[in-house]
Amino acid sequence: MEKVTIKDVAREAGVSISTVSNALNDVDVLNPETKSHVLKIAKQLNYVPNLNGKLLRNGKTKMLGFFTTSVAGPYFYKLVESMSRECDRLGYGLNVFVTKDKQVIMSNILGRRVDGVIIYEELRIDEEEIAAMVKDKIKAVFLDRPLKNETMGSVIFNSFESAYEATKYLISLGHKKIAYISGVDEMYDSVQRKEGYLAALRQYQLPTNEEYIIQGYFEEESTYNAIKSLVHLSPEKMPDAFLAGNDLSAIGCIQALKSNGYEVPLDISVMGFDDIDIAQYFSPPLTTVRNQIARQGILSINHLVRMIQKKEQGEMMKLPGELIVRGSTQVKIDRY
Amino acid sequence: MEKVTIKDVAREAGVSISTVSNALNDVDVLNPETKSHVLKIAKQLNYVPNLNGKLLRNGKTKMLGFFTTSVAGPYFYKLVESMSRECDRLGYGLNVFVTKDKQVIMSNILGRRVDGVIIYEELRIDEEEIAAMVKDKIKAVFLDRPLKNETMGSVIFNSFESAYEATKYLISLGHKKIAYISGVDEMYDSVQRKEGYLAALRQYQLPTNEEYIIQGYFEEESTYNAIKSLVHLSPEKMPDAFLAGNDLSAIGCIQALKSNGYEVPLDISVMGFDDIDIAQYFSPPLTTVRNQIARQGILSINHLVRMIQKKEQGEMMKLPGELIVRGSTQVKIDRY
DNA sequence: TATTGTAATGAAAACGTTTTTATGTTAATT
DNA sequence: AATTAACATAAAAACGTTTTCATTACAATA
Repeated sequence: MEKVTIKDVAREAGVSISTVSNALNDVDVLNPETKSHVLKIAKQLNYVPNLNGKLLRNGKTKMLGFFTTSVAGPYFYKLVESMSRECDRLGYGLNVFVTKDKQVIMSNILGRRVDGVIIYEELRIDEEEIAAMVKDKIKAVFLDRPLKNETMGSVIFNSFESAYEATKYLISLGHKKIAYISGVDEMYDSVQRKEGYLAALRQYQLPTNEEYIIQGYFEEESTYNAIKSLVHLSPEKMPDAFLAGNDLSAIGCIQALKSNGYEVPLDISVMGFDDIDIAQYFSPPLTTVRNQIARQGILSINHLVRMIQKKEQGEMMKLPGELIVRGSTQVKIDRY
Repeated sequence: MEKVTIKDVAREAGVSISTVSNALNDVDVLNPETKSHVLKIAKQLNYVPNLNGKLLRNGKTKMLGFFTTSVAGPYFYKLVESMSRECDRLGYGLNVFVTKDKQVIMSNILGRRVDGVIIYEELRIDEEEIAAMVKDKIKAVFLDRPLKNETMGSVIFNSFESAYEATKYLISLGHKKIAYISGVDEMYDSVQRKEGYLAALRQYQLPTNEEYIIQGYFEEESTYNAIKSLVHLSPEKMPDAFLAGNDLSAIGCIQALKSNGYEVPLDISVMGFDDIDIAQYFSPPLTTVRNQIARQGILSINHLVRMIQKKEQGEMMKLPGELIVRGSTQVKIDRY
């Protein structure tokens, strides 16, 4: 019972290979009796078509590739899960490649192992490579990187707007000295958030202050250290609110403040970004902006499949954030 | 520049297809000059071999499949990440299938889309199916399900021992009325943990009490409700320590206790299982048992690849847990 | 010089499908 | 009765590789 092929089924059923193929693929040119007979035999022999043969023949793999530098962390598992489910629903398989090696991507794409790809921003495919991919008509959707052309689209978060709204919220609480804890300057999202923050300050005629833009690198520890070195400011210069580039940063910030005798949110409000699982359990529970990660996953797969099947053009989609108010922010109290 | 095949390279280089193939695959029967010429042309044309052709020909896909019901939660992302990296290192791709449909698995395995599979316990492949897979010489590694035969191995956690040690630790703190919050009775891990707990009680001649085994279903909310209905016990019957089947259960338990005026760990110690990310941020930070998830991922891939390449037999590997002491447990204080 | 050996390359088969085209029956039309 | 239509099935080509086997050219040997 090594491996049973379509040939075996044909022989056993006493028909030709093409008849078996037609029976299995529901091409209705067959006598119903023949068809059901073939199907019965196929089941009897436990026949399962060899995908490589199938795919070689019709050039499609029914596989999508997801290329990313990591799948660690709450962002990714929500993303992977939603993409995976959507693939399932649409009859595709999802191939997850965790790699920093762009070569891997290219050989997989060009080797036709996948029909299309989702690429996470951090891989930083450069313009030249993108042009080459377009020329080869490779279908791709980029996450967290704005892009749109013949064969490629993107699904990104409206980080500018989200940061703008978050800052506006802090201002509405009465805060005036609002600091921003920045992420990684090479990442689109990070930059957008900073811009949104600055725009809100300008809008409400609050001064923007270089000292109030702190490098936190999206990490708890870096932020902790950065805030620690800030804490020596004289009280009147100390920010009364922090907008962190992500939740981990917010956590690091709060811990640094706590360890220096500040109470959050009593003395200082702190906001995060992302609404990771930890956010609601942290003490105080984090006020944050939630991104629709699952939606990003679903939309990206959907868009990719539409490009593949319906030859649609690439589009750029922006998803709005959602303000989640919890316990790490409160109305500004003047303690004089 | 549609798709360039080996034929195009051959034509362009003025040699035969087989020569191109030999050049590309480093079969050294060729005149070095021919070889380098062919290689140059191939690069020039941007040739990338079509994997389907390749794989159809030699029957291997260099792909492993991971089949699971979910990738959500901290357990899975650690697992997927470690597996993915290990695959990368060994020159395999990892195909993640999130599905409850066993049919999907079978057709992918039997359709030779993957060379071997990692299967997460929850899919509950039954004995009969396993026998069929063995007969077809399908290489598989099961996670969290003990198994070992010709072509299949498993990597599991030593949950019995872990629970035994955890319980022993609670006993060492002076607790005598220790309750266990059980998970899902159909899962191997869950059962093992309960058995370990019971074994420790017996070992130290503490009574085992049916009332002290609570159904928490590995969920925060279920546990919360279960504990709520327990809380009416008279003080002398109330447990002085809880061992929860996982961290989420521990969190639900603590929240239920808190909301009824108990202080953790002052009045009651609570332990979890798994050491999820939230554990260290929760208040109080959770004492728990950490499983070596990444190690499980790496070992499983390794074992699978060895079975595929070296025709090794299946093995069963057990990974020990690690006690992480934090703030949700303390020495028993008698308040009389 | 005629034979054999060696090195390099090419031709063709095979992997397992799907699909196009051909073939053979039987029924319907003239 | 002779042609055509319709239907059912079979044969063969194609997808892009790798690999086995055959061919060629030339050098080495007898």
